[in-house]
Amino acid sequence: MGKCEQCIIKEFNSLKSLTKEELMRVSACKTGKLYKKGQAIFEEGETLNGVYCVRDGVCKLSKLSENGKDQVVKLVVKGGLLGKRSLVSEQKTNLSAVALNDMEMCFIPKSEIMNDLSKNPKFTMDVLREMAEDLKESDESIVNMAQKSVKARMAEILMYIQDNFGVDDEGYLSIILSREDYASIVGTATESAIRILSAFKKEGHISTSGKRIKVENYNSLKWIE
Amino acid sequence: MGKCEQCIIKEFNSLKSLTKEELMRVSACKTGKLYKKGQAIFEEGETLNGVYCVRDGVCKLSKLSENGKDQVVKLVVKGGLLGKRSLVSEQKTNLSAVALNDMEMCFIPKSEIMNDLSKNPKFTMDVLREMAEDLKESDESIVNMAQKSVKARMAEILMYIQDNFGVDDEGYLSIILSREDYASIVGTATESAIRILSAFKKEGHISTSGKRIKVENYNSLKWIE
DNA sequence: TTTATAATATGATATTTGTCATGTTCTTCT
DNA sequence: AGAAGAACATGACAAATATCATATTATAAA
Repeated sequence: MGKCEQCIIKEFNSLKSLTKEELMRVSACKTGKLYKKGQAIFEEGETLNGVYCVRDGVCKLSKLSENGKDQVVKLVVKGGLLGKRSLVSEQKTNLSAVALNDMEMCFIPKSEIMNDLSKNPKFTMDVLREMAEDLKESDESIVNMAQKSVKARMAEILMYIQDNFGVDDEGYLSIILSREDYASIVGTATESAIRILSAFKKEGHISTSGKRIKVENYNSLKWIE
Repeated sequence: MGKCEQCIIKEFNSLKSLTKEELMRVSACKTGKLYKKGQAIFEEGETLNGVYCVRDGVCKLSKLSENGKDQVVKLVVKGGLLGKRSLVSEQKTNLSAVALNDMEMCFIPKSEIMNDLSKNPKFTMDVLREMAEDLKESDESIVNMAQKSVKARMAEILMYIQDNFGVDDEGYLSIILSREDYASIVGTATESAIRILSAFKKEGHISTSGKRIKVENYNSLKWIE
C-alpha cells in the first residue's frame, strides 16, 4: 500500500493540509480496504471511529426514510472523505454508505487524526471548509426537493453527474447507476424514474446504451421544468 | 450594550469556547443591531463579513428557488449564529435571512474572529461541531422533503417547533408564522398549507387562535402520513 | 372609524406522481 | 445453452398536490 505523503488523492481533500510528519504518522496506521459493488461501507446507526478516504470507485450516502425507502443524500467519488462527522461527534453516523462499483479506500482511525485536528489549524480550517461546502450543497438539495418537479430534479442530477464526475471516452456518464438508484437520488418511485428517463430519451435529451447514459443535449436539460 | 464575557446567550453557541480575553476583544468590536419583523438581515448573494449572534427573536434562513418561490431551510432563534460559512469561505452567502419577529442581534466582524478561529482549537472544534450538526439536520430535511407527504411534513414542522422553540404560557407555539411561511418551510403551495392546517384543526390535532397554533395531540401528529 | 390591503379560507379543476399489474429484456449462475 | 432472477418498461388507475377563482376575515393605514 502506498504512502500518504506521496498519495495524489489527498490533494482533493483536507488531508492535503497535514504536514509531512503528520501524514507519515497517518500513513503508518491507515488500513486499505476493498469493497465490491453493492457492499456496505457502513450503515446508519453505526459508530464510526475514523474517516474513509476514497481512492477509487463511487459510493452513495443514503438514509432510510420512515416509509422504508432509501434516500440518497450525496455521491462520493475519488478524493472524497467519508465520516468527517465522526471526528467531531460521539454520535452514531446518520447515513449509510454503499459502494456503487468496486471501491478502494483507506481507513484512518479517529484516534490518530484527532490529534492533528486539535493541533493543526490549517487542517481544521480545511475540514471546516469542506463541511461548509457540504452544508451548502445540502441546502441546495432541500430547495430542489421541495420546489422542483421530479422531471426537473432528474435533469438536474444528470447534469450534476456530468459536471462533477465526467464522462468516459465515448461520452457516457462515467458513473453508472441503476434506475432504482436514480429514483432514490431524485426521491421518486422507481417506475417514475424509468418513465422519465425513457421520456428524456424519446425527446432527445439523452441516449442510452445498456445502463450507460449519455447527455445528448445539455442545454435542453437545463430548461426542463 | 452588554459585554460578551457576561452574556448568557453565548452559552448556546460556539462563542462559549472563546477565552475571556478573546471575548473581551470581540465585545469591543461587536455592534448591536435591531431588525423589525419582515426585515432582511442579509440577502442571498451578499458578501457577509462577519457572524450574527441572535440575542432575541426568530429568523428564517431561506433560498430562492428557480420557480420564484422561497424555500425556508432553517429557523434560527436566540443563541443561534448566522453566517458561519462566511468565516471559512470567501464565497457570497447562499441564503437569505429574514426576521420573523422583532429581533436583537450582535454582529461580530470576520476580521476580529478569524484570528480566534486559527488560534483557538477549542473554538474551531466547536464551530466544526455546530456545522456538522447543521449538516446532519439538512440531510434529514432532504429525506423528509423527498420521501414524506406534505401533510406529514407539516405535522413534523409543528412538532419540531414545539420541541425546539417551545410554547408560551397558554400552550401556543412560541414561534408565530404565517401560513405562507409554513408553506415555504414545508415546500408546498400556500393554499395547500392552509388546507392542511385547517384539516389538522378539524381532526383535533391542533387548535388555533388568530395566527397562534397550539398542538392539542402531539402523539396523533406523529402518525400522520 | 373607514378604507385599503394583506392573510386566510374553500371550491373546482388540472397536473403530477405513486401504485399495482403485467410484460419484456437483460444478467448471472449452473 | 437454459433457467431463474433481477432490472427495465409501460399501461391503467388512484392519490396527492398545484393552480385558479373567489369569498371572507383580519390588519394596518389614512
